[in-house]
Amino acid sequence: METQFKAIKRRRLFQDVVQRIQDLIRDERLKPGDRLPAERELAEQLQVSRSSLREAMRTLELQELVVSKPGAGTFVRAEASEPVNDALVAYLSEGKDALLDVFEMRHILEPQIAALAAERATPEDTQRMEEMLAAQADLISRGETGAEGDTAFHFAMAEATQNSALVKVVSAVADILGQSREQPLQAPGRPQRS
Amino acid sequence: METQFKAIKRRRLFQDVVQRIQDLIRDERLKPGDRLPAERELAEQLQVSRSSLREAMRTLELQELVVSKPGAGTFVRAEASEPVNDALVAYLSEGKDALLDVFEMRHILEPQIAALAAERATPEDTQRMEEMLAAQADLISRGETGAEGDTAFHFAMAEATQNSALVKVVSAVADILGQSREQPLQAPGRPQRS
DNA sequence: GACCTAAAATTGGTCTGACCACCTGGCCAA
DNA sequence: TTGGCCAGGTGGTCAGACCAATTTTAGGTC
Repeated sequence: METQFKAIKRRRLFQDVVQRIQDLIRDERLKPGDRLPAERELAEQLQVSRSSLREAMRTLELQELVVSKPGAGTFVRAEASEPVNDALVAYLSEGKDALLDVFEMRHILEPQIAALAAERATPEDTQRMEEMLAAQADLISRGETGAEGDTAFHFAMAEATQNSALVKVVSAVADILGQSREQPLQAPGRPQRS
Repeated sequence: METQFKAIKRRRLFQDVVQRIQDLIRDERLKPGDRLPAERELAEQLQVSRSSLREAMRTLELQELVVSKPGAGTFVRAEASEPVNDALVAYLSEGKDALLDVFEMRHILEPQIAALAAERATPEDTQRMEEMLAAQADLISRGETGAEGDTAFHFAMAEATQNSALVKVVSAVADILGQSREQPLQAPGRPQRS
């Protein structure tokens, strides 16, 4: 009765394999289009059975990280950094009033992000944002909507917070709103604010 | 000669199995909490090998439709939450300090969501949240961490805002933080706050 | 009968080895 | 050069086995 029951981490083997390969892809040691070693070979390299390796492959395939082709091999999918973002975008976009909701979420995040950014921004961040604002003002004075610049500015602010989660969400929000801008006309008079 | 000579659809066995079980769950012939037949039995019923069945199970599990427990069985999951949520969770979880960043994001969202929720909550929402708080306080007074309740409360608040985007993000954040809680021990003294 | 404990049965997790269908590339004959 | 053929590699599937966790059952005690 010494060790506290230890936080039993019920981890299945294939999950480790998934992690391992995910990391390889994320670290770009495996690039899009690359062919993975054959299942038999990879299984031996990782010291697991082919069964476990295949269950891992199903997972990776469902995550759209790889694709298996009978007789040919398993390949890293042709998309690296932003694919998941697409999923996020799609996810946040679905449903009724999604666009309004996303807009509202941005509205909620905006001031908080600004506060965090002000606190953490490096001099470079600050300068970059100031430049963007200036360019922005210039554009708007000429009658442009300044939508792209606005989006970029928000993104820059998010980056200045040095919070990866915020960057991801803001990036998705920006995509969604940017996308929507290309469709319907925007009511005039909205620029000039942020 | 532009005929597309058919786009051959290569269908793997386990995909049929996935489809089959998905349908059963969708048609409510399998309800949340139900236990699926044992793998060996189900494999025979469907006339496939256990390997194929298990690859199907991994897929269903990744879609959060079922959950397998060693020695016990495989069960239909309650609330077939959006599969895409998984992608969001994975996306927000990746990277260095992701956990801290996610935690911080929640911290940022929290007050704003509370404000919005207070503004829009229906009487039912309010009552539900009050009940949760009471139950929560009760638990904490007994020495529980109250982590699950806390998460549930945040989720309820997000729902009260009637903003689908916020619900999705909060849900993902809750998943990530909840997941992380299962790993390391939590330092005592942290409950009692929110 | 209620209750506790230990053996037995059940179940998911993993491994091994095999066979099939398909794709690729090289060889060879027309 | 062209087309067909064949061997080797690869993913897809199968069958059977063992392990570890869990549930169920059977005894035995009070």
